[in-house]
Order: sequence, then structure tokens, then C-alpha cells
Amino acid sequence: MKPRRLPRRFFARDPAVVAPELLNKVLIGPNGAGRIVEVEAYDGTNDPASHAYRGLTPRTAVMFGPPGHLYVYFSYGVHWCANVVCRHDGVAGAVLLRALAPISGVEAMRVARPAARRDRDLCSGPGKLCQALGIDRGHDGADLVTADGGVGVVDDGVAAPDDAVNTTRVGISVATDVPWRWYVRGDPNVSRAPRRTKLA
DNA sequence: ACCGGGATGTTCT
DNA sequence: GAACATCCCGGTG
Repeated sequence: MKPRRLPRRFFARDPAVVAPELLNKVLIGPNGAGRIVEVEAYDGTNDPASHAYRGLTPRTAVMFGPPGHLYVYFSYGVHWCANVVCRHDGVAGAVLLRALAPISGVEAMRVARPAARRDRDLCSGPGKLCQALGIDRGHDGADLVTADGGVGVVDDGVAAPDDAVNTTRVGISVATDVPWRWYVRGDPNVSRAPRRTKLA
């Protein structure tokens, strides 16, 4: 099947519906492309873990805009993380892209991520995949449907898995019991669960 | 393998 | 000040 960009209406639904359907779609960035193998849904209205939960701020404005755009935020003062904006204009929601299986541009990704020892380390985390693909602040608000800023999501004919693992989200401290993380079963690029810091 | 700690901007209390 | 949708490196077993 010839690759096609996803239509706007694909994104204009609840993030928890869009997220598992994004598995096996292809994210294109400045440095290359990768198959989406891990995602998390964040609902801006009812979900205290969402950046948009407290309302519209300069940082979260993109999430309140039209669906199909990229919401890019700066994490821990070090990394960029990329989300796909969902739902309709005025209602916030997003899907965090957590891991990719590299497809093309692997050489450029290796240059962009010198710390990656193996190719499976290139895109196996939300900060890693942005560094590998060259996604940063300049892509916040970019339209994935028109691929305006060099970023886009396409369907190349690989269906979303019907046996994706559905579990709780990673790295948050509220709503930790909500099962809004999905990943491709057995894929080596899926991020490792962060080590629990020792509690007092 | 596991663990501790550092980096470091933005947002919120 | 503290928390944060993270990642990397170095020490120890």
C-alpha cells in the first residue's frame, strides 16, 4: 500500500482511542522516520496527569488548538518530548510518542544521538526519539497533516496490532492507575520502565 | 546487573 | 523553593 498521510479527522477523537491506533504508523522527522511502537494518552479535561489539566497556558496552548498538530515540550530542562494533539479545537487532549522503531535516516540519528550504543537505543524513549529525529521547540505547533515543518505521520499499510500491551503510564505521580499506555508486544525499541527511586 | 546522582528550563505553590 | 510525561554516566556487585 502506498503511504498516505492521516486525515485530520483521525486525530479529532479522544486520545485514548487515537493512541492505540497510532501504533505501527510512521513518524517522519527532519533526520528520518520511525514506526511508532509505544504511546500514552493524556486527556486534558479529566486527567490530572495532563499538562492541560490546569487550563490553557502559554506552554499548553497548542493542545487546545486543532487536532493533528505536534505539541512539543521541554522536559527536566534537558529533553524535548513530542505529542500528537487530539480532539477538536478548544478541547485539550494529546498522545505522547514514547518510542519508535527506526526505519530510515539511521545514520543521521546515530550522529544526533552519540550516546546510543545500539540502534535500539536511538528512539526507545520520548526524549530519545526527539533527539534522534531532530524534533525540538521549532516543531511545537507544526501541522502533521500537511507536514509543514518537516514532521508528519503516515500510514504505510501496517495495521495497528490487535494484541498491543495496555498498561499504566510511565513517569507520572498522579493518576498512576489509569491504563493509558500502549506498546507493541515484544518490540525491542519499547522504553524500559524507569528504575524506581528508593523510597524512604 | 543494580543503584545513586547530576543536568537544568519552565511551571506552579 | 519544589516538582517535573527524562536520560546518561560512573560506581559497585
